[in-house]
Amino acid sequence: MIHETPRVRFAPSPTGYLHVGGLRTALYNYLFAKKNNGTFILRIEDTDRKRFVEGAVENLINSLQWCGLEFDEGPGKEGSYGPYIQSERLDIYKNLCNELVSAGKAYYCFCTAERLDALRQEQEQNGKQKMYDKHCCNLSDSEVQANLANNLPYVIRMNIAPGLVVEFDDVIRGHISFNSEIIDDQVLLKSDGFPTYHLANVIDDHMMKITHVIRGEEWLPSTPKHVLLYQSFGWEVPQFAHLPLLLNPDRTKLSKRQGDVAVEDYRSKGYLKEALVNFVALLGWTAGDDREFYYLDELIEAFSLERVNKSGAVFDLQKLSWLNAEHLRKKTSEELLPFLRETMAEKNIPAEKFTDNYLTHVIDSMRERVQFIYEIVENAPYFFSAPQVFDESVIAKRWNEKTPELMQQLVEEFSKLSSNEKEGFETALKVVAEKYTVKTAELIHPLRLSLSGVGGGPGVYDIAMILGKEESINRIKTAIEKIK
RNA sequence: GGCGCGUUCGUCUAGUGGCUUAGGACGCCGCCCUCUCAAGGCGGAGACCACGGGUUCGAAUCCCGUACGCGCUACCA
Repeated sequence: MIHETPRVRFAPSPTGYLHVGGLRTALYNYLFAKKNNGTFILRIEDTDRKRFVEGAVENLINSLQWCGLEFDEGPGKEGSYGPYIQSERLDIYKNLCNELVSAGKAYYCFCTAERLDALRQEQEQNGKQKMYDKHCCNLSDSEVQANLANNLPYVIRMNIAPGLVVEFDDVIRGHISFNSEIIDDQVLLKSDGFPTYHLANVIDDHMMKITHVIRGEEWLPSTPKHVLLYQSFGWEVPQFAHLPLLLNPDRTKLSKRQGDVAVEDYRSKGYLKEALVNFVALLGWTAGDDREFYYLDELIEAFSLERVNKSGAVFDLQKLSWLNAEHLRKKTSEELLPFLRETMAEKNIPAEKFTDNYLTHVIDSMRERVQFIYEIVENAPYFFSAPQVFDESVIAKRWNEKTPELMQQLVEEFSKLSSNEKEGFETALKVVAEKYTVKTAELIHPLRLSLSGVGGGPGVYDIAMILGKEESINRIKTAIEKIK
């Protein structure tokens, strides 16, 4: 068993979208599987009918695939251990649970919600541990049969023996032990016939031959129940690895209230999947060196569970943005083009007016100056339409009484150009500078202002080249008229 | 309340008993480069390694306690 290839699973409940914390759990499972020639399985834990959300599974799978995390087995990709949706496995849970009852490891419980509430209230008042009192565990066979015959609603509970010490080794946290005294007789099968998470996850992990259970830290306290369950069934206990939590800036568990948590939110805000995956991988894991930039295949190569941290990590948007910029710069303008077109459409910029060639040049000139593609449209609107206003502070600083004449001369020189070569604009400008014995800066800044309306941005010759001779000349003329 | 897990710059982290006057990255500040804005380069501020006891010649690193934080404590997952 030690040398068999690992089988791991990402087992979300379909609540409607993929949470970034879920993404990280999925990613670590994926990385671990791929690193070790293992199998990555997607299993849907939809045993809570009250939480059913239409389209949630499709959504989850879409987000996962967008991130590049392809699963080997799962819904729509049946392997030998399906179905992979728990609501389709109800008989399995019920049968196995009955075996537990027969073996005395579990029992029928007919307690009403009212009795349970009263019990908890009483225990709370007396300052005692809130636990089920095994009331129904003491029912005789005939009593149970009679209740069943009368169709009384029931659940099946785990029968946990007191005085045990439950121990296991967590790959990330080491040896952990619990006293069974404080482990409740957990409900295994609900009155609606559905299993609880605890039952379903143990049965499925065993039947799907899961070797490593890699999941969030919130499961750590219920792990002893799972260990006991494996033992009751007589099954081998898998390896556990409990991941640290992702946190809000105030160090509470990452939540909707304090920002975006869905992968699709980040996608629609213009983050590249490469950046999101890279960033999330680094929240709680490092290879141990100083490297921060990774592609997915490089993460696979470098990953190991043993190097996962124990403590929670704050989700830092600033660093995510930086990584986004890093990944942006590594992409070719051709790869970035669809993203630009997409944001142009969102901002109602007529696509047909701009050729791919034109936009590719725009991207080349702006890529070093933005963290997101949409910032090209926001920070350099002058590539999409002529400036309507000219920055007053730049006028004050760069535009003086002799500027109009100089600009007029530039128009003359530009007119002589036979192509839109960048060098042509540069030499033309230098001709004017020499003729009037002024520094090129005295032409460059007013020229930039004329072309863009602002004081910053790509090199002026680049802007002129991209806009072209005609458009540049028109803009200079307009500026001469408008700027007083 | 009980149980469990955690605690190194604001944030992500390196560090597994001497190499550490605690290293890197994001962010912040300054300088350089420069037609501007970025990018890039260089430098700076920023952590008495939660606190208190041990163990040891020597501890961020091992042990114990305390504090704080978080998680769990459902017929939710």
